[in-house]
Amino acid sequence: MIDEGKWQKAWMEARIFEPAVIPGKKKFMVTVPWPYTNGSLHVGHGRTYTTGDIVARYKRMRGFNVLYPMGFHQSGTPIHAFSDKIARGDPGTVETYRAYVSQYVEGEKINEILESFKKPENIASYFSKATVNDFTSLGFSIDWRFKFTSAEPAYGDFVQWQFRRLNSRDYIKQGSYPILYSMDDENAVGEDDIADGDIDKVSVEEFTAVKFKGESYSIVAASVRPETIFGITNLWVNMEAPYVLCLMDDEKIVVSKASAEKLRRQHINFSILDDVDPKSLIEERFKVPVTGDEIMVYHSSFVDPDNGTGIVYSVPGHSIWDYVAIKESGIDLHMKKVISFPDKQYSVENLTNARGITSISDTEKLSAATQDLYKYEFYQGRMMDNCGSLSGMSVPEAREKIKGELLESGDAFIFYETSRKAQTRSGSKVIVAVLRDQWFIDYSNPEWKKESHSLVDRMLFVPAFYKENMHETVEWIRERPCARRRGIGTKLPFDDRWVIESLSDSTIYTSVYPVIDNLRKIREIRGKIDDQVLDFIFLGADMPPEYDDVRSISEKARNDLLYWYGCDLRVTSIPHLSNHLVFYIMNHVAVLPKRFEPGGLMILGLVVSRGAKIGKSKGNAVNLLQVTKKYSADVYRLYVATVSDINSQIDWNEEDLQTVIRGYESIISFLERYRKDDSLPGHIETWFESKFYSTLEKFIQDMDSYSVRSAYVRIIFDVMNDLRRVERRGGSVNVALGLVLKEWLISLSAVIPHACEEYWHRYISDTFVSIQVLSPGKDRIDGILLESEAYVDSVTEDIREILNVIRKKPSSIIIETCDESARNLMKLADENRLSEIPQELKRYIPEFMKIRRTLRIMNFDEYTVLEENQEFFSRIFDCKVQIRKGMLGRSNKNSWPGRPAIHVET
RNA sequence: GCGGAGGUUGCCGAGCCAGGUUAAAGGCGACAGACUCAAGAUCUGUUUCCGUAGGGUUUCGCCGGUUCAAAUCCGGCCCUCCGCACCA
Repeated sequence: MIDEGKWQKAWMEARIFEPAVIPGKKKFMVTVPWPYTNGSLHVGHGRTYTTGDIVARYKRMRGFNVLYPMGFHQSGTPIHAFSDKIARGDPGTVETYRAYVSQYVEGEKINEILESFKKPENIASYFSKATVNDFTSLGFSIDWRFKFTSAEPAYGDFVQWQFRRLNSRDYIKQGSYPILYSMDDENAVGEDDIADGDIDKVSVEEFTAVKFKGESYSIVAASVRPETIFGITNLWVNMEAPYVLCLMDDEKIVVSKASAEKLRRQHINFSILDDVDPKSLIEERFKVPVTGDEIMVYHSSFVDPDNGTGIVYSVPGHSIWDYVAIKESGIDLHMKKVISFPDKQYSVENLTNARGITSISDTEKLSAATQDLYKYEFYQGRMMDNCGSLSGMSVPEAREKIKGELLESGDAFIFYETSRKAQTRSGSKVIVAVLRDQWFIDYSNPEWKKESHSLVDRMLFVPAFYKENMHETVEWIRERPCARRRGIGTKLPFDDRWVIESLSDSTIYTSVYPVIDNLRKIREIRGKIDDQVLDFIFLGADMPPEYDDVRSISEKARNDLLYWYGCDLRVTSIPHLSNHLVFYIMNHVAVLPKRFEPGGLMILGLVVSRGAKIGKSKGNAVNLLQVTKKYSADVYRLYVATVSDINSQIDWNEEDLQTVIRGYESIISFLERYRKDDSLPGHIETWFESKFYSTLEKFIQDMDSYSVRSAYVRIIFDVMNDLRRVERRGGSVNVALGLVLKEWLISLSAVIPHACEEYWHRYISDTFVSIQVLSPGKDRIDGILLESEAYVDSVTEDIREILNVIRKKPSSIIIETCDESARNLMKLADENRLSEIPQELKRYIPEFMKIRRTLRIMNFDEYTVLEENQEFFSRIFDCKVQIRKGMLGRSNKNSWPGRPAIHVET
């Protein structure tokens, strides 16, 4: 067992991962997303960080000056939310955190720490420290000198500077915006706050709320299908439910009481005046906008007062609910059809019959049928001639048009509803509220998009198809709310009631790594970091004389930044694509000069566990530190590197892990058994050397294009198989391994650094393998040697196949190589000079043509090679083996180039 | 629906961009053998079907096309997965 901790300590003490700025030396900066510090990490998280470390270590062995920095994300609301829950004593949360903490401490100490978690900043700082420990245990080659968090003041100054820059380019906007909102808490809610919010997502839906004018007030029905307004026959209310009269912008309207509570939070001038007796609604007539039809109101129990406005306008021609409700209550009404479509199966009548729907209580069937009908009409439907200005339009067109017209004329307003009924985890109802003064970053600016596209074109994407994907994302992105009313983070510089939202504050933070220590010093001297200083460091602007007290520090920062930044590779995962990564790209374009632009993105696939998405609630979140402790860091790293391609999903499971462990043990066993042996290498050892360097060449090619898996499968498993071949061929593994051991250890060290360090020190030298540079050794590849081994293989296979067919044990085998005349015949045939073949050989042409494609003239003497391997053949086939020079026509089997005749005697 | 990825031999998973050397890498599983008192581990071989001579045969979601030649190129269809926003 390798003492991994020993090497981690040794690396730390020797400070080998803390590179100096060396002007002229090519550098490589690799980053991964900084972890959010609300808990300990599971095996899923580890993939990205480990891959980042493998890249960092690989680039080091290729001679780059490598910077792999790390920080911690602390801003946002989840840490707050968890802290609140712990303070409230929420059993689930307390249990989760007890489990986290008990990995690091024992006994009474756990309770003490849990107690401290009632303050959010303690959670953040505790898990920042814990994660440093986890990462160290994984053998990551992180330069911890540049660690910082998104909540610290020096970084906050930078974020504010960044926002002022964005604002100066007019990319910051303010406006109204619908958000999910807790009624009891009177506060915005995120996915984490909603019960089952991670499993069943809640989104905001936009309804068109249409006003139907009556005598003294309007009645409001909200619909997602405003184009059906021409087919309205009546209105529905639920007599069991409470309705209220409200005042909205000096206009009296009636909606359900539940709905009024929502509207109150969506409109400024809105107040509830009085209760309304549903009976009075039924007695009155209302006017449909646009058509001017007078319609009646009826009762139906299917109307949900807590959905929409609690009033439904009825379009029986195109709505199954309405159709069934009318039939069931026996109301005598004329159905109006306003949308035509080709397949009559989709008429409400046929759908209702076909699905056996008889009553409005068949809610499941009704919902399913409704969904099918809406979808079908939306894509296939056209507005009929009775639809005024909408006539002849497709449904989507008509919908947009009528919605615009109704809003314009004041006959309708937008009403927001949640996509499903939802509650917060503490049980408060979740509705949609409209924030009036929400701050946005406006990513829709066409110039900005254009520059961003061009940056995307310049960047490297691994896998490549994500480049196309990123172009799409840049096109698609619009305004993004960038501030919230609560949470940890930096205050918005132009409105300090707002905290910058946690993804918006972390878009170009990677540029801060190289300078964070100097930013802290500047802040210490001046109390804050002014824009003039940041302009100097990040933009190269002149700095006024009043900043002379920090000039030399700022110059140092500027120099470090110029050397290290842009980030050559950022390793992340798929979920970041449509948020963090597009912000990362666009904010670089907007804020920083071109010389600091990012070089590339490596986007990893998801990690699932035992076939399911990893989730706390699913109980399949395997803790990363536990895995490291139970198996070893090297085993986990090997798992990440070899179990799956970077773009494919990894399924964490015990079976695959066992395979990886066996692979790891094989490597260790080869390295453990090794004893230095300087004997002169024989044929097979020389072959091995040649094969190794050819493998190493492919390894480098693969790694340079970030095909980590195939690179390491090669350099591990191919090399081990070749070593076994050396053994099988009677060669010396020690001699063979000795020829390549240095380069093998260096190349392996990116994935299993601890083991490599151990054997490097044992067999090679007391330097660190982790910072050695690889020597490819093209001159050590002997192509002919490789070819001749492959030839021996193919002869072996042929013999084996024959033996398989005859199913008898051979008493002797004779292998006959071809003669000059066979070679000659082949040469002439290859050059299309068949007619020049000597007369006496012509009778062999048919046989030759038949097997021609399996033949090849070798670059070596077949006889000599076979002769050298005579003993080997004899051993594996356990019989006498003779090598002879054959002659065309001498026996019933002919020898051809690359395909000696094989005679088996039993 | 929009955008992206994909459907390969018992399973997982390469190959497909640059068509032929592909019955199709590698791993797992299964079977046989070696080692062992035994089990495990390890090693060797087999793993579409047929075959007493290195051969033949049928296969890469479905249908069709291009080509001397297609898992690979083109068209259509069916199916699966991921993202679609204010959430880290």
